[in-house]
Amino acid sequence: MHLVPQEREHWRAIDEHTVCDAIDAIGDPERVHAWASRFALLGEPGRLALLLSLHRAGPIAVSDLALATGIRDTAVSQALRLLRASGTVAAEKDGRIVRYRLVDTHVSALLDSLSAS
Amino acid sequence: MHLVPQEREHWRAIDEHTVCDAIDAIGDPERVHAWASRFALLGEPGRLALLLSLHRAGPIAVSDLALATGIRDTAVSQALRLLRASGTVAAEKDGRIVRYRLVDTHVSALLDSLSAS
DNA sequence: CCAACACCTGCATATCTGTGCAGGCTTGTG
DNA sequence: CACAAGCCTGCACAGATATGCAGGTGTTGG
Repeated sequence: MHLVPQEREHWRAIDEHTVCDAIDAIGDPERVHAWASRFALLGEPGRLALLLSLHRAGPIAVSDLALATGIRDTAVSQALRLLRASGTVAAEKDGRIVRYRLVDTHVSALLDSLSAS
Repeated sequence: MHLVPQEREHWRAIDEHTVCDAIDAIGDPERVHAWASRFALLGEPGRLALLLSLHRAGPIAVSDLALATGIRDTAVSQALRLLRASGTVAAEKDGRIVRYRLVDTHVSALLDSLSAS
């Protein structure tokens, strides 16, 4: 689609039409990167378990997450730090307890995909 | 209130009910691991671009994938090896050309989530 | 047969990332 | 006040991984 003449010379495509479709499918590289980051967060079993817990069990304390997942509390903290930095979860402090909740609607929707299977 | 044996002592949950919900949400650890693997495959910008291309541009040759994504052909091959090993894509040989296509329906469904945003 | 092409592989490397440990901070409790 | 609970951080280390390079296989065309 967005072909510049110059580039087309380097282009020795086997099926030019297919390549154009592929380029269209990729679209904005920034968007791809953003989604890749999201998927990467879900791409580790421990974090995925944490997110599933957060998704269903509403606001939940850090130590309870550690209990439910079997992950050590320091590892949970590290994971939550990532999720916080990426805007996936939010923290609410209540005394010495900190409860986390899921705030990224895209991630929430992805987690719903798991319920089916 | 009588004390329940040992187990309950390890269970120092802040909100026991929430913990049970969280455990239910996690469900089968194997299933979590399987999905985490899937998400991990989508969690790298290059592979995500490849998968988006495969998703929309049907069966497509390796060199065309390299063209569309801007990734060197050897890197594309390496990525496709992973995707092949995980059963995400399949290869069809046609002379000296090998065309790949997306075969994992779960991944396909996930990629549709990208079209919306 | 030879050369170009499409693709794959092994290896070495640099980078990333998850984890455990030790310790610190804040808040509630005796 | 002293202590414990809940949570967080920095650091060091091990494991995973993406990438480039060099070279290999198999196919097509002259």
